[in-house]
Amino acid sequence: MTAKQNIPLYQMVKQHILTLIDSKQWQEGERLPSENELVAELSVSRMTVNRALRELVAANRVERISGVGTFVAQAKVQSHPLEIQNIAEEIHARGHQHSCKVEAVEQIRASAETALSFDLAPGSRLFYSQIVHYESDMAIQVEERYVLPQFAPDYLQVDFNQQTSNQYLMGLNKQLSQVEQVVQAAMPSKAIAKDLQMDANEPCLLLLRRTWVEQKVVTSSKLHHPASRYQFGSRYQPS
Amino acid sequence: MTAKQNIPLYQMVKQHILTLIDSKQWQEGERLPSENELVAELSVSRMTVNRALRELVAANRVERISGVGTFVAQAKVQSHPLEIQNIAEEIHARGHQHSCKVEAVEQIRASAETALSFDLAPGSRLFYSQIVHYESDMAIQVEERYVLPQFAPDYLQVDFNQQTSNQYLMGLNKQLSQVEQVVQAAMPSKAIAKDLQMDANEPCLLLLRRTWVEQKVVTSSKLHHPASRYQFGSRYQPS
DNA sequence: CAGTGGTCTAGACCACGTT
DNA sequence: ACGTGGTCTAGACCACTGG
Repeated sequence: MTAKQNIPLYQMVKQHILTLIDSKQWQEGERLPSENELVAELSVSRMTVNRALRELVAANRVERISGVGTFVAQAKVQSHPLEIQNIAEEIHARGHQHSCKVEAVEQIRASAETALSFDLAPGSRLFYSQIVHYESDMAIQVEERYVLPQFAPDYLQVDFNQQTSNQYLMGLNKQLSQVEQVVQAAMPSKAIAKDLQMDANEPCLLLLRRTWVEQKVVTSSKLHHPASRYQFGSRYQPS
Repeated sequence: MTAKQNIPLYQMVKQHILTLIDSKQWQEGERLPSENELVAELSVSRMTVNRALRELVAANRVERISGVGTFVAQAKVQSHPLEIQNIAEEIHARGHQHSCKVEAVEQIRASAETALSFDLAPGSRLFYSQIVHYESDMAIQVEERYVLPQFAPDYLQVDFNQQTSNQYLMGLNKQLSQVEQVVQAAMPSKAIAKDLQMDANEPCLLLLRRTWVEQKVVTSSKLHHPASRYQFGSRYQPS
């Protein structure tokens, strides 16, 4: 475990273990090496191995039993209900036509609120896009997205009529360390209400999503949906 | 920080900090003492303080900026729809007091809409309960629930001040075959707005949940939350 | 520059389950 | 008795921020 960049050691330990699990070299339910064995094998301290394993427990990839050992967790029971991929696919899956209108793609300076969500200083440079999505000519989502420039340097040159911003960002194939999703209800601003052709007194359903690489927030988006035309749903079989 | 039971030190550090946040002695956005200050103050090692603070970040209670400091996070009640079993536990987990007011527990005849959601004939007999839940005296949820009588014959006799309706229904230990959850935004009716002490023009965040046994819908609930005091959220590590 | 958080180490003691 | 994970310490070096 000596190949070092700026990546923390415990991250590398996690990656190492995940690689072995994902490649099936360590099967479901199988016992992992003990902390002390990993210490010897990877030449790191036990605290570092311990942290890596604790985070893998939190991520539901391994289970630990005190006095017994560490085991590969059962594969995903249920995918996250709010695992919204990209709006275009979703619309096509319903057999409808997707189209969109790009209202802005530009470099901006972070407002106080935006800066806070990125843990950056106000005034920092960010990329910003605002796109309205239509399902068979009915406005269904306004997508506001902020992107850290070093995460996607060519963001401003992308043609978002060819692919959605989400598709483009996923295509970069960077390893996200964390995803946060929040669902809220709120009254729309006048501009949003107009974009979505909403009735007066109709609320919005909001999905706020942030993604991290390492310790840094790399994207932050706010998806506005008209309450009368959109909802989040899931249906599944409980275990 | 010497009062020890079998409780880990980092847990006590977390509790200590949460107590000060919840009692408003440390306000939202306010800066916490640095790690070194906490080390001196609580007589524990820095690794222990660090672990406590890292877990508070994961729990969304504080935010940290490297080179700057640690700050009390904005408080917004938040939960993950899939994980919610009962509202009382959720509130207790946040260290707050749960109370409720039972507004109705009765047998009713299904309206056209309710009948549809159960796939029954309009006018069928169903049990119905309406309960307002409070988090530290702040109204946070109106729970409307319809129950198929043969699923829970004694539903009308349960004391919902003793246990949540959800707790009671789970306690029946029937094997659910399916669960459906839908999230919507909507303006509240006047009655709901009054129960939740909501401002005019404030929308509701709705969670609709239906459960099945075999091929039959056995419960259908509608949970109303004030948009300004409640949101659904999740933060996780993608693997 | 001094202060902050982020990480890492090499020890240590403990409670627990298995042998 | 032994190995396991769970916790804790007292140091240390680093990158970053602020004045």
